[in-house]
Amino acid sequence: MKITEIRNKLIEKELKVTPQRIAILEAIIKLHNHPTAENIIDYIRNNHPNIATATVYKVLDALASNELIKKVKTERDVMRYDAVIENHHHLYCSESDRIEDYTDNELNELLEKYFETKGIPDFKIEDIKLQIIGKFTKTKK
Amino acid sequence: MKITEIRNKLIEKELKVTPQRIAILEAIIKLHNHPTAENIIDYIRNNHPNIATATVYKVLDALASNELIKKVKTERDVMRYDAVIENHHHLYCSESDRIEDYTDNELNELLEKYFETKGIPDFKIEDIKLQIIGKFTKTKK
DNA sequence: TTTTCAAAAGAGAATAATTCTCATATAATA
DNA sequence: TATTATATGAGAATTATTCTCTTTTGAAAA
Repeated sequence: MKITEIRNKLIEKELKVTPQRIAILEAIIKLHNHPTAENIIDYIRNNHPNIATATVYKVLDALASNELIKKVKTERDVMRYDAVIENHHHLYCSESDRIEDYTDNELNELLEKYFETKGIPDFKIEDIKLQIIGKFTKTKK
Repeated sequence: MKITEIRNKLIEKELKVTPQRIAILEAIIKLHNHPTAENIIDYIRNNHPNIATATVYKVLDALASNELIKKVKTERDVMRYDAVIENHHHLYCSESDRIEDYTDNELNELLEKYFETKGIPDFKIEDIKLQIIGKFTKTKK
């Protein structure tokens, strides 16, 4: 992902383009395994030693509320961030902190069809996310 | 749920029966909408003004690791607790903190069948939980 | 019933992730 | 380039949760 692309994403959302925002968004894209705020801070401090912690959190909030990234919550403790915005699910390792994205349009259609006919009483569905818990049988590439 | 039942649950898990544990488990069952630790503390302090905060957290951990309650993580911030242990999904309100349980065995079977034939490469599924995000069309009874 | 002792609880300090405050700096627009 | 709303920096503040250490207690055994 080129910096120009990141810049355009920000412009599309009418967010001011700042070096901090570019650095943070770039970091989340590069650090694919759903980094924590701390991972991001560590990463960007290499090239941008002066970005304040509070700025990182503020930028993460801004990016998330403009749907440029997603917040991902784990059973464990801290918030994690995901650059992938297209609809997808998550694979959680039951033994470690590893999280992977899982995209499956066939499944999405199946669920959509299922709830279309069945529905949930007194509830209007907007989005469905699966948390698939289990074990990875290969280590990360 | 009678106190004797709660007591038996603890005994089954070989946990010592203490007034604190009974009070906390009872509180989670009564406060059904997935209380936070704070909700629980507020609730039990009425009848048991001397239960320490640390004790509540310790008891919650003990109950959760013995599968008498579940920890529920929200997109927002704090940990919440659920007395329902049978397999179920969650309905999240996109506008408030409300969370409800959603049990649907037909859906569970559908998912099981789907993944049985399809599978996920390099991943052994242990459990699947749906986070269904949307809006409640009725206020809570 | 009393004794025993591992396990649990109490108290409050400690920790750590996140947020707040507010002065300063900077992007975007005219 | 001047203007202005918006973003950033710095560090203090907040808050949920955990830790430490002492005291208490549940329940098994005598």
